Amino acid sequence: MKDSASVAERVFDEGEVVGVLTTEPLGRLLDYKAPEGGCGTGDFVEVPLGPRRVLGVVWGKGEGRWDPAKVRPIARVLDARPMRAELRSFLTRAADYTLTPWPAMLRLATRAPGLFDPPSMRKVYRLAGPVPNRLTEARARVVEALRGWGGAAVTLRELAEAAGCGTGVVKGLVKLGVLAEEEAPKDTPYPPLNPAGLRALAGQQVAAADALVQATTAGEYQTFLLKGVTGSGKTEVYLEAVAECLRRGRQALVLLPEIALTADFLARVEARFGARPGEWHSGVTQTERRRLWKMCGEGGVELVVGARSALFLPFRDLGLIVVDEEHDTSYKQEEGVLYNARDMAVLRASICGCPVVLSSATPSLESWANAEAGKYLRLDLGARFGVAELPAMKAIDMRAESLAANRWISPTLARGVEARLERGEQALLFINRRGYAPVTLCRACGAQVGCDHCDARMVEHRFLKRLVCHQCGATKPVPQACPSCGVEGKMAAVGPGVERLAEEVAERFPKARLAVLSSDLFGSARALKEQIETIAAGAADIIIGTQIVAKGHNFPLLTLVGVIDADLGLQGSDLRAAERTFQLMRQVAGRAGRADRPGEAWLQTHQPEHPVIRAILGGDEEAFWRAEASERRAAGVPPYGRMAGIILSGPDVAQIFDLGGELARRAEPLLRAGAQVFGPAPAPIARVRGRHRVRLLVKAPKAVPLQPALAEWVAQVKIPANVRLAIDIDPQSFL
DNA sequence: AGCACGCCGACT
DNA sequence: GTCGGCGTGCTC
Repeated sequence: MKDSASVAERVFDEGEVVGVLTTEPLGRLLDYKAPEGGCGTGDFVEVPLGPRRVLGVVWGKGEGRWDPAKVRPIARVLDARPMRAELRSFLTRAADYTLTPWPAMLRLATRAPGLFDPPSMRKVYRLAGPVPNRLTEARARVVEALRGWGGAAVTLRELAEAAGCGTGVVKGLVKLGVLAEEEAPKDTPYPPLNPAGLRALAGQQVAAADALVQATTAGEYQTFLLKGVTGSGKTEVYLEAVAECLRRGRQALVLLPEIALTADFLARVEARFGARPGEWHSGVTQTERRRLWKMCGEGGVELVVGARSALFLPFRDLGLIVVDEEHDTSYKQEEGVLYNARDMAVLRASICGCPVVLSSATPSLESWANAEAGKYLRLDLGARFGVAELPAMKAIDMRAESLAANRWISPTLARGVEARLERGEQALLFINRRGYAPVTLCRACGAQVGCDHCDARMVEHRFLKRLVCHQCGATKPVPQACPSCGVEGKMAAVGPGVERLAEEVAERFPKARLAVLSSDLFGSARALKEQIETIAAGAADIIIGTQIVAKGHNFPLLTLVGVIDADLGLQGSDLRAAERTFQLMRQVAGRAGRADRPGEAWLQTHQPEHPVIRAILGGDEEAFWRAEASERRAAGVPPYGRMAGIILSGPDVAQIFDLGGELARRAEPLLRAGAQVFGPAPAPIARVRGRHRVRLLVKAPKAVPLQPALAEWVAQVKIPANVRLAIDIDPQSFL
């Protein structure tokens, strides 16, 4: 591993003025005097700010724009590896791209607790004395495991786990004097991974893996788009690149869209490399986060598997980034710092000088277009690995089906499910709506029940016996009398949700064992994961699921997927609706027949002639992408044009509309750059948590340097303290 | 973001 | 009289 510490960074002597980037929302570097003993660029420091002490990083020479008499000295240099130039450069470039203040970006990179604390200690074990020739089998395994660790000290639990024995065996060896027990800093290195051995790859997998391994060896920036249907072995392919990265002693990062995937994925990594990688997501404990953060900097972790924020870890020598399911919309952070982890991964890789692999069965149009344009190298995995082709797909034309009121399963689909039940196979019914019913309305006056704090409709959750706002999470009881006209007993649940579908299934197939997979029914990712495992093992006959079943779980007994409403998501004026529906349907369809049994996917639709439905059924993806691309090109929208959304939010509607109007009137800096402004208009959800929201949209040709123009434009208007202005570069939806 | 300062209403 | 509401401004 390259040692970054040996790369000379600028060192400042005591009293010299340095520029410090703090995590406080002051949008620029602050001047401080170097402390006693000096400091260097990248040092983590604690600095006085007003009456407080805050975290910062020495960014370089001071700007000298502050009254020298007022410049205070750095309080202390923290005991952590200095931030490397690569990460500093990534943070500032990411900040400038997303128009995020630098301090907010630094906060993302320092989200580990206890950076200020002295290292806490714990007991660790290492080989100490001579190893006797004769040892019990368990004791020999402990010694063997310890040798495999490469001399590092190990905790009791980890050692016992690695050796597959109880902790008593380890203690016994301490008594014998073979092992020594000692106090060591708590943040210990992660167990070493074993990259040796090549997995059996076949067909196109071999060529794809070769390309990735070669790029990893070369250690140069290159973006790959690894495309292959579900079950085509994308994971095996990129894990070979990870293996090569580890062999070269460099660190690898695999980003996953959400926690649900991690548990499943960690098991696969463990199977391939013999130990668990470092794990980074919202469910990881504070202690573990701190350990991982530190080990990233010290090289004590070889592979990190994590959610989007893992991108901001202080890797010592990052040699490969993988973005799995790169099309997933959860890579776009929609609150606070607005960034797209997929794009930022490409940026970080280009700064690190390492390859980045975007993996997907259904790539985003952006990535598809970048591959077409030759910016990304596309690697295709065609036929499924070890299994049959994609499931046979067909549309059920709902206009020709007769359905009773409040029934959503067509007779055709019901017959298909029946046939699976008779054969002892599984059927999955997919519906992309949580709760019982999406709308509660009064049959007397027609009023719908909305959220008191947002302009969103409330969704009935019978499981909770309440109405829930999916925007802000507020709940209230289902009203007996209409809140609008006061008539009693006329409130009606309208439309299907996953709970209501479960009710219908239970009535129709009373003997079938039913499992419902909806994200809000599980308290934790682990509970969800356990449920999925028992279902995959055959504990249910009919599975009802929302979005979460589209995330790559394997159900070997599953042979029929029924999509209850394939039209959802095709409607509306959201440009990405067609793309998202296409991806979702393909993925859900990909759930069927992953093992040796052929699967089928049936889509209930009112518009079987719609281009998206036809593209899904015909399996002609390239035709779909080309059609979608030409429409976007004609409209001058991403990825063939640039867009930014501006959201103003505040307690007073008139005030934020006035501000929006003022921005629209003073669009000169944007017009000069060649961009257009639309709005102000109420945001897609015009009120969230009691705050009104107004949206403006900026559209520009691809060549326009949008960020400087936006910055100049926004700076003209003074934003009052109670109003927030957020700029969303490359927004996901342009409603 | 915090945390001060500061200038007007309802209390002991 | 003064306790405390949160508007405005400052922090290297």
